[in-house]
Amino acid sequence: MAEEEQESLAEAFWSVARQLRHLTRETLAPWDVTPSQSRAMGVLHRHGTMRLRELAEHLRIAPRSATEVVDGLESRDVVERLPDPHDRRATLVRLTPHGVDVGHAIRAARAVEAEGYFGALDEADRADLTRILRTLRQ
Amino acid sequence: MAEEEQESLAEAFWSVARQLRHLTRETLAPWDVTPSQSRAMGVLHRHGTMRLRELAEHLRIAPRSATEVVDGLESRDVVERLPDPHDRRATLVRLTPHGVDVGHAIRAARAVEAEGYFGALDEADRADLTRILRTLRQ
DNA sequence: TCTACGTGCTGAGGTAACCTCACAATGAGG
DNA sequence: CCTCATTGTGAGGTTACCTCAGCACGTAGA
Repeated sequence: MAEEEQESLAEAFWSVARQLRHLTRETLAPWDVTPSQSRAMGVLHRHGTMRLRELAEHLRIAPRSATEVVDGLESRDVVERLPDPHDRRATLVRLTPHGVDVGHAIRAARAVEAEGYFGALDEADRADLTRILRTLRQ
Repeated sequence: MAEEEQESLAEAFWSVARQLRHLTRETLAPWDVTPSQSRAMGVLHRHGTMRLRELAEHLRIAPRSATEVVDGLESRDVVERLPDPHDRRATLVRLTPHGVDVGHAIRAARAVEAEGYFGALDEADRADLTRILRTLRQ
């Protein structure tokens, strides 16, 4: 593989990631939620109430960082902490009813956003991209 | 397009970008250069000496942010600022001889890194990914 | 030629999203 | 019961951005 090719592959990746980040930030602005908070909400939506540590694993970030994300969401009344009945060290994180609503609204908005952004691709390319990204992620 | 699909497309993107960032940081560690500094070096390598503002445009960041990147590179003797002979407001940024050497070494290391990371993909997938990312970037 | 306006860079100050390290509270195994 | 592992978080740091204000300088028009 040529050196130049690699450079631009990684480069292109950054470029797209940056655009996506800006776009997402804009889309989320009405709810005063940051992209990483939104990611956490998505995990909680898809997998349900879980320990802070589990959330960190899903997000692939350090547990300490998950604490911060949850702090932010809790201050917006989107999630709540509750003690784990089986382990007094642990804290469960759960979407509040309000958080569930906000989550729905956000997912709808992000679908529109994504439609606009990934709309530049045809079906086949989208499928390829999804598959390739999953391969890379492992 | 299904809502879920979008979610995972953007999600997968973040995930891969994060991995790539960690990998890059590690690869660059021996030279004490950050990923964004390395990006700037790449632009200077490919396009030659240019104004700070142009560099910012290539990197798609605010001019003020480019100042910071250049500060970092200058303190490592990798680039140097010189006055633009045609416009006394402007500053040109140029790779130093040492910077050129470091650039070569970094590109070699990143080629190995990329080989390892993108090696999970076959030729066709790599080509598709490159093309798709370029489409998205515009 | 003087004025008005635009451009190029940078100081000041801020934010998001991470990180490590240390520690207290708690659980689990021998 | 004693040791060791685990959970969450305070403290403090880093990277990579941003905006806003301001000075130095260029430019086009009266």
